[in-house]
Amino acid sequence: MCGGFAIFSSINDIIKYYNILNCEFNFNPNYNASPGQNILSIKSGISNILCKMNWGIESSNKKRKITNIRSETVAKNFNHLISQKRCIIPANGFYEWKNRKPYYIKSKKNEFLNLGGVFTEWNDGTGKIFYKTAILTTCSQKRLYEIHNRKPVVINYNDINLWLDSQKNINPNTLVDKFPEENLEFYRVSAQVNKYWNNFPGLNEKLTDIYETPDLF
DNA sequence: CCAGACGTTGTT
DNA sequence: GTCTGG
DNA sequence: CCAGACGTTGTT
DNA sequence: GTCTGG
Repeated sequence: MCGGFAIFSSINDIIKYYNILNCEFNFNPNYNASPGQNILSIKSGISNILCKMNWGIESSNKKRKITNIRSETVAKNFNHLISQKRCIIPANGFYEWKNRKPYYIKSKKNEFLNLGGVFTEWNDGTGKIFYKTAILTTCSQKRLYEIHNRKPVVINYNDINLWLDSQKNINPNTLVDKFPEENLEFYRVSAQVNKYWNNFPGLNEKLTDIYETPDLF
């Protein structure tokens, strides 16, 4: 699954990489992006548009918000979203937990990870639009499976525009799960990431033996 | 019949 | 789509 | 995802 | 246990 990630590249790097025309808001590096927070997301428009979206889609039965949706069932359960409301959540890496021990998973080449998501939008009447988003998940392969059986969908760089183009009637399953796990590396990080208010450079750094004990608190 | 909802994850 | 509730 | 809370009553 | 908040 995906219950946390990091996005700390400069806004200029993000704009350049994702071909964003302009961005009118400030963005602080986030080493501990968690459900409920506003996160960066890209949707299609005249050009690609960078938005703030709140992580978690309201569920109709008023229980927990939906932070992840299985890519295997999204077409059945959220067809209106997967067919028209696809987005990309830029990440430098994401976290997975095994027995409440966090791991950081990133590109070996430090490429952006283009997390595949869907979103909802709501106009409050004053013209301001609020977005909510959920990250799609898929099966982990052999290596990542050792940590967790689910992982976020990562869209290949070359598929980004196709993924975002709601005019294109694509089968999303042809685009998900194409990013090879061989391009990823992962390692244990400090359990400080377990508390969402911990948010600082280094949170995603490899845990060495010296720092193993601090996990106890 | 129609209207409205429609998840996920984990389990030392 | 497909299921549930009314 | 994890951490932390976790009820009840009445009220124009 | 099960829910909420971040």
